[in-house]
Amino acid sequence: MKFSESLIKTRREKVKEADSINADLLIRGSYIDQLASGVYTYLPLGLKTIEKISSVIRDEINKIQGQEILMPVLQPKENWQKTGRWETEDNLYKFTSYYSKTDLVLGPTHEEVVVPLAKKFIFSYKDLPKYLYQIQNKFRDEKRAKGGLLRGREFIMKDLYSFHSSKEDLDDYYEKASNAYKNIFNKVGIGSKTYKTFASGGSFSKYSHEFQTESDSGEDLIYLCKKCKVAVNKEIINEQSTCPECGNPKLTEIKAIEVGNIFKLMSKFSAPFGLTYRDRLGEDKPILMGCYGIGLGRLMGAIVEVSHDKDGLIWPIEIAPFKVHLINMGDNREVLTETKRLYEKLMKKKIEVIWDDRSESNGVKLTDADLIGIPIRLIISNKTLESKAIELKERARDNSEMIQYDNILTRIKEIVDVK
RNA sequence: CGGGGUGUGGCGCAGUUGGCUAGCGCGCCGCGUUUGGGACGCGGAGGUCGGAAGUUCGAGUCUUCUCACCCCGACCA
Repeated sequence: MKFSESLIKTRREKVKEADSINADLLIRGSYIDQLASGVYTYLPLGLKTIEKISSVIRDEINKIQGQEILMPVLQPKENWQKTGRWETEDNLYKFTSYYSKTDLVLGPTHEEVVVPLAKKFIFSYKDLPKYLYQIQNKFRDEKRAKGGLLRGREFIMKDLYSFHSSKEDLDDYYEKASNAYKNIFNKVGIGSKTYKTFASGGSFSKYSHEFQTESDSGEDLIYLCKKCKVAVNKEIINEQSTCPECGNPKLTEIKAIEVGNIFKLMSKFSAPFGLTYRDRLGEDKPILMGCYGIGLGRLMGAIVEVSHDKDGLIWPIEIAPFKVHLINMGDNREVLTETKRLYEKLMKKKIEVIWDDRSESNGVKLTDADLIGIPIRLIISNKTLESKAIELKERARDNSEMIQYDNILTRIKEIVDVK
């Protein structure tokens, strides 16, 4: 991608509406644009990043046998009445069809869709277990949107629903999902600051678990056991005031962002819809369910909160919109020729590269590169031409290195693979 | 949903006690000079002041209503 052809216009000044680091940096870097309170457009850079995150999530969920589907955003009122949430949920976007006068909900979650769906496909113990997930926009009429991507009214979410014939099977899968979540958060670069956290489990199971990423912009207070790297949400700290793993009574209070949540639903949603299966003896038994959510935009925001410096974003290589940010310094013929040659070489090798081919001053290009936060910066200038080398600097490091032309691909691959 | 704040070219802002063609910086367009950390000169374009109603000889400045955004709380992936 050439910078000059992209939809990137960085901003110099702080964004007035931005109430958080992620909102400020993502807007200034042309990753997102705010349309309304808590409602954002993903621009090319932002969408690429979201797609990288999606891909990490898909890989891990597919590994635990998740099957991807795509359910409707429009959901009929009747299903929500059946579970009682038409009345109890206060952040549903409800509206009435102009023509048919039918009442509808913009989906904030999909139990009301996936359970009736499962009824059409799951009849027998032979059909179980099943794991269905989707990545889709959700809508919640939040009283107050805040924190940039951390709490929106429309947001992208991965929601996985599991269906089981027994509590043991559900328990087993719940652990698998928990491990998949750990892998996901490791891969997107926030593993070391993300803690499995015991949270309220509602009426059907004692606890649910959240994955909480330590950050001052977090809305949640959690109590962390530094030995086990496990935490307890403030909402249950009275009933669980020691580390659930080792009993350690010395927990540290930290602020955190909830990037994921896993929940044993048991028969909470299967019951109202009469979702059952026939067992070996010919008896009808309730199907037990789990649900497992990750907000992708929130995750992206959390990554920014964790990984940035005063100059801008610092993307972990796995989810960066590009691997390489190529800059020609100056635009004399030799520099341009050599930069173009390198650009094409990288493209040919399928290394995702953005070339800042603008005739901006060097200062502007360097500052923008820092802001946008691509992991590997390559520079070609008169200086580098003299030594027949390319300057390589990693966004996350302070020092740069000079790489001979023939070694550049190898060096890039080293950096990409190590991470 | 309660309390508070802010709306002025694309972005960030200034605009005295109401007063004449609404300013500034950045960005944008043209020409030229520049190029290792947000270059410079010259010349341009662009706003009717969130919206509506009102007070007044006169409103960006005052009043009322309204919309939007932001903050603080209570609730939540």
